[in-house]
Amino acid sequence: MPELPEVETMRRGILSIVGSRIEDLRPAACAKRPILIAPKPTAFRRRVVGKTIAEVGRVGKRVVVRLDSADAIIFEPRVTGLVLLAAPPTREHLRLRIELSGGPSDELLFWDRRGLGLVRLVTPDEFDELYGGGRLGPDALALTSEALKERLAASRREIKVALLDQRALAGVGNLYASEILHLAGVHPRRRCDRLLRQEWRQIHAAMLDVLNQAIRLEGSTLGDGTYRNALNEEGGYQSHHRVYDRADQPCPTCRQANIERIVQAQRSTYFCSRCQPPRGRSKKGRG
DNA sequence: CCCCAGTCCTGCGGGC
DNA sequence: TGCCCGCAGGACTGGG
Repeated sequence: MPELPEVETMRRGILSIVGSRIEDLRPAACAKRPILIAPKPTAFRRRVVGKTIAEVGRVGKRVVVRLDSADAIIFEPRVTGLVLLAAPPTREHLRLRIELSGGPSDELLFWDRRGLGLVRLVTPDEFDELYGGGRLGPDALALTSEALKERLAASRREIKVALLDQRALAGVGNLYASEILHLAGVHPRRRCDRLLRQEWRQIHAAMLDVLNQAIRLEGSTLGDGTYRNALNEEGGYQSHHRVYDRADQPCPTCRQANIERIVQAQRSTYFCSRCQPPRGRSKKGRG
């Protein structure tokens, strides 16, 4: 479930390819659904071979590899995709191999067990079409508390659901949304338009805490073991999870109530009803 | 505008 | 033991 911390870890893990030259690009034939969205493989290959990698960035939950031609290769891992410099977890789910020269690594790989991920090549204009014009909100790490409140406070949506809206802010996914709200001490069903200024501050501070700490520990590798960094190593944040996938276990903060699981917008939410009271003032999240 | 259900995909685990 | 079903999740689409 690559979210902001996992995708940022992938980005940092492949920074050494900056300056390398693309020698070849080979899509694997294994995909039931093609991973290369656009353009078609032949044109894709023609436009990248011989180009030099100028920059490795991130937009929301996607890794952006910019070329000296001004085109960019966008890797969108979605649920199980990985961007790798080392041998992937399995051979059969390797989707794309990009051969490199002139740097420390000979190849950049895209691996995806479930195959919901995407790789596309875009011009600067196409990039803007995809992510500009309000289609993607500001990065969660680059958002002030005031801006977060401004973007969501008019909404009647529940705060947990709103945090997942990539048009409001980019990078938070299902796992970290539960973690953030638990640290903030805010109930996931609280309506955005009823949150107090102080609660927005708590949510914002918790968001930065959780995301930055998760980046430091290179993301969360869950029980299925799918998520890996660029060297195919596990992340370390999963042992710091406070509520996610911990239903019926004692809350690590109060140690009195058990973690509850509810469903919001067809996604699991985990929370502690003692540390995250459903109405009125919530406690300052600490722990 | 907002919300929800359905879709894509595969692997795993629960239940019978 | 073995099979089937349901679930997991990011982004998008279509309908209310």
